[in-house]
Amino acid sequence: MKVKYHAGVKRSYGQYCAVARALDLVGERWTLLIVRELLVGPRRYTDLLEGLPGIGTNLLALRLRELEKAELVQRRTLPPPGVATVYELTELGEGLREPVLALGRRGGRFLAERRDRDERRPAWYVLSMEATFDVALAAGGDVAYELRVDGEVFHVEVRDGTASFGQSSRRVPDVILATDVDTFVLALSGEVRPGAALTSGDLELLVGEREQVERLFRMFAWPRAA
Amino acid sequence: MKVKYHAGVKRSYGQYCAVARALDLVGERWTLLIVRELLVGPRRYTDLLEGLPGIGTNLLALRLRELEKAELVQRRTLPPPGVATVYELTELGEGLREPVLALGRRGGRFLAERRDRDERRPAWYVLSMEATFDVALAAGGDVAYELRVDGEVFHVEVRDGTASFGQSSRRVPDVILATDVDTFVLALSGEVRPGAALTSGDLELLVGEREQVERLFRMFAWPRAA
DNA sequence: CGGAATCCTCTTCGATACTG
DNA sequence: CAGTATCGAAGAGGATTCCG
Repeated sequence: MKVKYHAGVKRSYGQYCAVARALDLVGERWTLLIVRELLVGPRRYTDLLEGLPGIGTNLLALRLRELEKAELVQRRTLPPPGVATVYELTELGEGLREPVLALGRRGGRFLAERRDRDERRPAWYVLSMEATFDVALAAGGDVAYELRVDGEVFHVEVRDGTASFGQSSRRVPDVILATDVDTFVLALSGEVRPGAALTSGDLELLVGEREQVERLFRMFAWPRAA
Repeated sequence: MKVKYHAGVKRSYGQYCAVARALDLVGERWTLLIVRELLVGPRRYTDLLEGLPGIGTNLLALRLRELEKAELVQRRTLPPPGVATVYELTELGEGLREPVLALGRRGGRFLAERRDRDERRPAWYVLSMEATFDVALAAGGDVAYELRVDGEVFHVEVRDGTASFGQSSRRVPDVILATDVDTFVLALSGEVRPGAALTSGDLELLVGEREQVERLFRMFAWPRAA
């Protein structure tokens, strides 16, 4: 006698193990990538669709419901003006930052293989900066950066040997940098030197010194494959 | 028209993002749990089946092939006596240790909810010890432990503020401890005090001092939920 | 236009049976 | 012991439609 799976009974590994339990919640297809998007900041439904090329709208809706039920994500209605519903991580969901960054640190080893069809989104590389931040190179600095990549704006503050990231910022930036996603990737991966990109115009320095830009890309450089 | 399962190009998220790339390789169902098993030590095919209750044998075989192709896992044929093929992590696969442990650290929050049907395996909790190791409590110590849990043997060496784990060891243990998986879990989670378990006989101290046992379970205690 | 629900097809999973 | 083969069930992907 087969028991029919009715909607709502979630599949589980059925193991009393912390790793398996975590994967029960976030191990399904797309789920950790949704979390990745939300680690950069709150997002509207259509922002998520945009940031997750290939996901079906039905699947996104389903995953968001599951994440809400697991209390990893909550939806919030922004007050007017600009009324909108956004999804954001709960405190519990924030706890996934370290695992996701750790996964990204390893995954970087596989980015050497470029594939032409691959999508790129500025936010992914801002998150990579968080993963590859090199504390040793940040010592003594105190700089607020504003990055404008393909029109999207991000703020990075390096201070007291720590880096903080966000899309809004109270602080007036010391450095404002504008570029496109291609140049951004090449500068982080070390394939293009920031100085050269500034000269060619691929990187535009609106506020600040060239030297601060070079320092930025040194602090957040992707580790070179061996 | 039916096509054998070679023809299918592997599904990919198609994103030039380190997290997505990592999930292309290890994001499918069961894959990270296979890695979890191998993080404790090399395993034979049937060991893996045993340690992954619920996996289908076809799926295990398929996943191992994928992991081999991705060069995260390799198979090795042990020399006689005891001829057998084992699977083990490559150096690249070893790189998944941090992400898996990080996931487990978070997943621990969800273990408060006990479910009766959940399987338990000693190795999972030895891996949890690696995830929850508290450096501050290990300072100054130099102790080699042998843990025998439901007949499986593990070695833990705490030295110079670091802990190393394995199933074989060159060093003669200072402490030998035997128990069953239930007691092991309860002692790690803090629900049973090691002293009480020693008294009741659930925990057997074959070599060493009671005080070393209490120290062990303090160093590797699961963080208490808030 | 944002935020989904529905329908349909295709792929993957899970369980069992079978083999060198 | 170490896997293949098979097949029904569940999940994913895509297009379309619906609602406020």
